[in-house]
Amino acid sequence: MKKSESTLHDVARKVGVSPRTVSRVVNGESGFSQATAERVQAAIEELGYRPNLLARSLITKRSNTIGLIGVSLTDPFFPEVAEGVQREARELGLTMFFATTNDEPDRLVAALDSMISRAVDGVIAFPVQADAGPLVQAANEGINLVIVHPAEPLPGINTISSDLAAGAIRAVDHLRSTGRSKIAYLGTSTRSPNKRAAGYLEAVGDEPRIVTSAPTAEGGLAGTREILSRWPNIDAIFAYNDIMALAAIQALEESGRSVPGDVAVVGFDNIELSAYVNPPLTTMDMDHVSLGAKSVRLLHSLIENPDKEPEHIVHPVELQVRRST
Amino acid sequence: MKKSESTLHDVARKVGVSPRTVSRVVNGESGFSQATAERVQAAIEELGYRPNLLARSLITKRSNTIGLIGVSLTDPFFPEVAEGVQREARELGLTMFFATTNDEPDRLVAALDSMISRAVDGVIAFPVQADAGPLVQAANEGINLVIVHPAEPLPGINTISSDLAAGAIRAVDHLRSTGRSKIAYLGTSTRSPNKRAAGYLEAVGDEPRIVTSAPTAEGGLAGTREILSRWPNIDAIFAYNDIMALAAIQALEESGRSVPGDVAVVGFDNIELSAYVNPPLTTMDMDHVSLGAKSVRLLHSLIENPDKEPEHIVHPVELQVRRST
DNA sequence: GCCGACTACGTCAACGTTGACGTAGTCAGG
DNA sequence: CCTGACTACGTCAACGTTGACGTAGTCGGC
Repeated sequence: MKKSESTLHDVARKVGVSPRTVSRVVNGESGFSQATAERVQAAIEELGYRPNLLARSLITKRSNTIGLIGVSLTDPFFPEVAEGVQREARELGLTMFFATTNDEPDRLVAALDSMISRAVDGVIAFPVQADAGPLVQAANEGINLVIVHPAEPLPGINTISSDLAAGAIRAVDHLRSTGRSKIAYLGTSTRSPNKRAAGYLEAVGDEPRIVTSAPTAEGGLAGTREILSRWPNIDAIFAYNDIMALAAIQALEESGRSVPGDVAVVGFDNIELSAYVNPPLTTMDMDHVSLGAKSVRLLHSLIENPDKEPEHIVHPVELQVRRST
Repeated sequence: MKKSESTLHDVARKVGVSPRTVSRVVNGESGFSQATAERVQAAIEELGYRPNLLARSLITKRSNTIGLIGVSLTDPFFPEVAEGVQREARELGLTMFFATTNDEPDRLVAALDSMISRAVDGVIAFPVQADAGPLVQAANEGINLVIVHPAEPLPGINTISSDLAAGAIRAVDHLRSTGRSKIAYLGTSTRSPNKRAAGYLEAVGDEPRIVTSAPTAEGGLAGTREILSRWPNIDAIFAYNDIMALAAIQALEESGRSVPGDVAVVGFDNIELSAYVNPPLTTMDMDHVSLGAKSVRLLHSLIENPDKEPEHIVHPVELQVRRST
């Protein structure tokens, strides 16, 4: 029962003009009378005509499409970034392709290939652990690319990074200002330079107390237990992310310590639920939604002006004080 | 420095064959010798040729593209569904368009139009509160469509629904089996028939205790306070979703009640964090990732066989017992 | 009453593919 | 040695648009 798709030709035939004239009306160009415009519009309504954007893109070399590549939507903060990307893309009239890689290099390459072959105007990527090589190569071949949170500096590529070191310093300073002095860092080991750890080290000054483990809830539980066995009298934990911080609170209470009575906890990310757990978590807010929106605006400016010099935007991180400190 | 995209013609010229032969090699058709295939492959590598999928789709009428339309990625469980959709789509060789609507009818229509104009092979939608009218109309025009969690039954449309009533009954039975008898339902008011409430009513038998409020953390706090003021001696709360359940725990502890000591709490959704809050939340697991995967498989079967009778798949809901009960 | 500018169209080719169909050459079988 | 089947290609048109360019008609000014 499929209504066969109608084309410019069908509309043109119905109205009695050439397809080119219908095209002009559809695209709001000039060169037609008010009267024909109205007849064309009526025919469009009646036939349920929709422009075929594939055909249009084939000739205009613009698809008004962008691609977003991330690791996984089961990560706690990527959905917020993606939502920001989606909202801003919509504002700019861009439709979005989406792919996740699970940090597998093959999937990154496949996703990128698929999007390029579909003539995206640009790509936003979060490669995280995976090798950014294919992305850099694509950018060198002329693909408009923005990398969010690159693992290492990429001078020739447009990037957006959150100011993690400043955030870590702010977090430690906050713990200090509430009278804590024995502050541990519940971190995670990465190949790349860890800016949170660097900020912690800079701010904590005296002897550092660092434990690393996986950036997951399980990792947070294990890491916290290790912290407690090595330094039983700490009075604060600064965690790599909110998930680990929430796990830390759980481990602390299991060990008979109260939060924030005995030990204060600060997270990093400000995922939505951090406001509603017990106690609500003090954390560093990265405003992921606007981070996503900002990356689309950067990509858009790149699309409009491809020869622009690469930018390296730093996105601020703000302290969100709640009851865990 | 953009390497100009090379086409079948470029490869063909380089090898000294016709574009049609290159096309045959690229698509793994028959009708070429091993020797030419190798020369073509070499030329493809050297030129960095990528097929232009827009041109291909324009003539084959297949884009190997699907669209996913949801409300918002800041909803707690939609990201998991989207991840499931993405993973299964990848397995089936489908690339995904993505859009969110924030429950605004205009945005639903715009997203759908954009995808159809880009020749998607099919669409998966979560309209939630918004009017499903435009979706139904698209389906009637021949767009392959799967609606996940439709607000009301749609006989002519392919749908996947979670078995919410059975889940609610299971939740109440579980509370009963742990010795609770005064069980309140912290619900939310919807225009559409609420299957969770229906299940609760069926299972609870005696006098129901129902309060409705917004399906958010704020709503959960307010609703729980109302429950406590109306029935101070309840011993269990069954919540509409995990967010409300977590808020309920918070409100209960603020009121001096312990969970699960004084009041047991059961949620609905099993969002990831429910396992890591304190106490970990007993909840109904909908396995959103596989729900998403299942919807892609249904859509795919529809694409392969568009004249198939509509299916109405019911996705099971399972009890996940943790420490809040 | 001729020129130039302007309006409102139309024509044609091209974007990069693939479907339909044609064909030269080879090879086995009778 | 002719026929028919098969292999390995090539040719042409079409998918639905838009860019480039052409043109008939109108109208104002001198």
